[in-house]
Amino acid sequence: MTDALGSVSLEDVARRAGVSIMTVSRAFRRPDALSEDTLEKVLRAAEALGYLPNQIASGLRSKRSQTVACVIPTISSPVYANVVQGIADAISPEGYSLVLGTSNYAVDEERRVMMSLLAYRPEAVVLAGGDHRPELTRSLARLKAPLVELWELVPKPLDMNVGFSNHAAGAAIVDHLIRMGSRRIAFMTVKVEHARVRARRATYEAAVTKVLNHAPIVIATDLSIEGGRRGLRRLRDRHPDVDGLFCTSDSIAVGAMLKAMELGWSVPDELAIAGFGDLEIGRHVPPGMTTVRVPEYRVGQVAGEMIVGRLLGRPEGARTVDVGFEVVARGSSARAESKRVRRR
Amino acid sequence: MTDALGSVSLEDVARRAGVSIMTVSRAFRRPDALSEDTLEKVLRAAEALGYLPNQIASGLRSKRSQTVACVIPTISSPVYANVVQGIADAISPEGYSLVLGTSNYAVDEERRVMMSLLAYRPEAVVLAGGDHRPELTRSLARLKAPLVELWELVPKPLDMNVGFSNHAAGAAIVDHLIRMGSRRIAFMTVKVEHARVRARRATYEAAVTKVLNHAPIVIATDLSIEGGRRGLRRLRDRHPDVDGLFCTSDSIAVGAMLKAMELGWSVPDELAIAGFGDLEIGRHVPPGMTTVRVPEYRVGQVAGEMIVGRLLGRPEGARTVDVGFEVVARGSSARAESKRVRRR
DNA sequence: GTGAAAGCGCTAACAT
DNA sequence: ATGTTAGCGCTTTCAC
Repeated sequence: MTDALGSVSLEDVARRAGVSIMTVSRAFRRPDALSEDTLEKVLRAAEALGYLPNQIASGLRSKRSQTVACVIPTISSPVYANVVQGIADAISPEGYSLVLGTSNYAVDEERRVMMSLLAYRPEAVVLAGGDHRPELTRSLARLKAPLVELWELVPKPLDMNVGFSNHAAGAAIVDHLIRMGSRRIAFMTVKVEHARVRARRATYEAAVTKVLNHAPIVIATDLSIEGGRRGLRRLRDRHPDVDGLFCTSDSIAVGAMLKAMELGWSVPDELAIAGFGDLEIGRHVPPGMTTVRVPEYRVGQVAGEMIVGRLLGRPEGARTVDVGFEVVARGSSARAESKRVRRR
Repeated sequence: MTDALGSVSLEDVARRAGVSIMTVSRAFRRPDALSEDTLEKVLRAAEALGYLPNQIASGLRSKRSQTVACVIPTISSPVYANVVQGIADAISPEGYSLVLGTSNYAVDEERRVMMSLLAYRPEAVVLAGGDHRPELTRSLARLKAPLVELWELVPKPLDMNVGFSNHAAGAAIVDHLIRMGSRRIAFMTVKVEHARVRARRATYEAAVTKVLNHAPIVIATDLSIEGGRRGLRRLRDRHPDVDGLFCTSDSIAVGAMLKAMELGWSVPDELAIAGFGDLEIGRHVPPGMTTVRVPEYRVGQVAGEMIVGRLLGRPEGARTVDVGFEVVARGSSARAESKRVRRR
């Protein structure tokens, strides 16, 4: 009978085609190893019965699950959404499917979720960042599957690593603001900082301390436009003397720009602003928002390619890939005479 | 040896604990069926060996893969990202994992991707919308797994259905614009319309034709802020006499509002604007954007609950759930004297 | 080019 | 409360 989809097995097809089940198995995996006649017979029978290969049985016997497990902080962020799309597009042509989990930026949750995905015996594993629970790291080390840590470049990768340097990006932005005339720069960040954000902040602190000779000015707020607005309000109240602002996310920066406009704090003449992430809206908030662009999709794509390369035994390239980033200079940080005049 | 993670089997644990493999199996699945002593022994042995259950073997034998397959148009849209999060959060407490695929809004791709996911024998299936390839529908029908079509309410669900009515939402917005004084309303949409958008458009066309007595005015553009700007430019050129605009997406609506401002087309006094989706930025574009809010996360959550309920054999509730929507009225459609004056 | 036998790691069904 | 037997659907290995 051919009632439930899953009930048609190789054996059913074999019987109908009048061949052994091995022949049917080969018909799907190495069709050129069969005579044309047999192949056609088998394919016809499979078609007629609505045969669908059972990857579970195949995976058990061959120990090849054809899956890649990936745990990211959240799917509700364009950043990771694009990264995931990149991975999926790179591995799916080779027949691999992506099994996804989210950690909500918590290393404990990351461990929990990844451990449960490991029960499906993925052939490769993808993680975000370089901050993981030691128990997880140990399990991952025992499993000899290819492993990619992505998004940021980490000091000591467990295996492969793709991303960009948050330190370099932070330094580039602060440097840009200084070159555009800022002499007192604040940093607006999220309340709970993860490793990525901490790196940008550390670089900011080092730069302002050493180059501009002023103590770091850090405002923590919520990761949203509204958060940016509230943050700017506080900045205006407490540090009306700053003339530059680096926000750790574009959402926050957009809110800051809108609020500055409302308060009559002129951007970029009195306050230069830069964000991070290149959301589309940044281009459209007058006078255009300066930001850092990271090739998100490319990060995922490279990760996928590295994995597939390793799995298919292709000669190995670099284990660490720096995809770089780009400072996109727009109106919000344009060189302003007034700032320089005030300071000198 | 305990080298590769996957190499530790029930048998290894059983040997070490001095029990049969069935006892080890039970220790994980029905711990209360064992004596405390045995349970402890087994758990200790498993811990020592770093045992990790093999869901592939378990799935093959028990025919329960503990996975739910889901194919959505794209992950790069906050809408589906939130929906997916809702599904995942609802099924994961019951031990189910989500296997995800994307169709890029193409029914052919949807079929291809879902077919390949079916090889993993998911216990339930989630699809977006009600528009699918007949071949897929047939395969899905043979498989007796619970199936949810989500996001929009469809006329003839294959099985279960969660979402909202695009017709009702479209009607509500047009009605709102009319009540706020608009008498000539245009519709701005994406170039390639899928079923959801077509429903909103059809409702718009019916409403303006019957209630306002004017021919539909439809502008197609790209799904982006920039697309909205270009669309509004065209609208201004070709139909300067409209006094209301319904955009099929918030991105587009934001672009339209910004461009209107630039052109000196006053919102809402001369032109009322409404979007769809309730992106955060809409709240912050002066004078605030009217939009439709759909409980995205809730859609996914309900879908997940329906699936889990069916899988666990819980008494069945409704097969179709309308989560509704909400017209969020903001400044962009506030009642404007000038419009009414001009028209009367 | 094709087939037979064995077994992947687990659980259902039946003992005891 | 615990063990034994059989077998899920496929692929590996070896034979012809």
